[in-house]
Amino acid sequence: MSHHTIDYIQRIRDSGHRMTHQRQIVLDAVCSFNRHATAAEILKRVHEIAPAINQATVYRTLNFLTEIHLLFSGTIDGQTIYEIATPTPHHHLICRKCGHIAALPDQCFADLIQQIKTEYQFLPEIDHWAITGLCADCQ
Amino acid sequence: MSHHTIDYIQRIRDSGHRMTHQRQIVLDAVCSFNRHATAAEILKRVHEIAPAINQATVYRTLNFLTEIHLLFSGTIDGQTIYEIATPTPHHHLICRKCGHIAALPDQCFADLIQQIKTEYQFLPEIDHWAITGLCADCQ
DNA sequence: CTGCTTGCAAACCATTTGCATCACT
DNA sequence: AGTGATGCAAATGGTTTGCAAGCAG
Repeated sequence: MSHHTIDYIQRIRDSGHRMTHQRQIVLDAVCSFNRHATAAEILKRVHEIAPAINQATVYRTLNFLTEIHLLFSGTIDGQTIYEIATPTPHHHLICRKCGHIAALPDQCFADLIQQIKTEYQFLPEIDHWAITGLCADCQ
Repeated sequence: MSHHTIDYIQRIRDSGHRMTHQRQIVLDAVCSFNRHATAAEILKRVHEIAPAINQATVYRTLNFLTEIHLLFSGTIDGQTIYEIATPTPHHHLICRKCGHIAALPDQCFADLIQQIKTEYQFLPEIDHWAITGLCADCQ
């Protein structure tokens, strides 16, 4: 498990909400992927761990955890994905053949962002991008 | 209308399919936006033009036109969007406040793509990106 | 105790599908 | 005339919601 339980409990309480078994298990499930995961994947993982948790609760919890910024939520190929929020944004290179995922540091976008700012007077908000393509092994 | 009807009829016939009123109207509707549009937006526009066209037909037609590459289809914020396919890819800057959309030439990504290729041995396929943020007027 | 959370089941809503009919080539 | 396309209505599937019961603080 890649998160420190106590921090998250505090974050939830500080936001004026309660810590519950269900929220703990959903958090554990999200972290267990060590990558972003779709709602369906998380739902499946949760049910493997605790079949009694209702699916409505999982959806509600994912929305809730995203609202208080414990999770980051984005969109890839029409699917909503979730992952543990990190202090600095990072992005992903996803191989469309083998599914391999690599991280891409935020800094790679610095020049592009600068160009968009100066040439287009547009302030881009690039929080989490997934770039699909072919990894080294699959080209 | 930004497309030349005759070309599209030929493209549809060449692909071994038939040209119909419905397909013409869906194409017109997609073009009428002069930008990408969601299935829901296109459906609404089609029904303004020709209320008799069934929604199943619109969905089927959008999928069909995408399959024969007359339309480009992508994903923005969990919604499938469509637009007329263009020979060279282009991208969009979308203001999250006023909704204004500006085009971003493919060439802006050249350096980023090069860096990803050389540093990560990853071959990105950047077909159509929507970058959200704030336009000059809304900052 | 208080009211936030959950489980349950039903509702929702965009999209898809089966089938009979229609109409393009 | 033949078969691909359409209209219709029902099915589908992921997600959301209303409500009563449960439990954290």
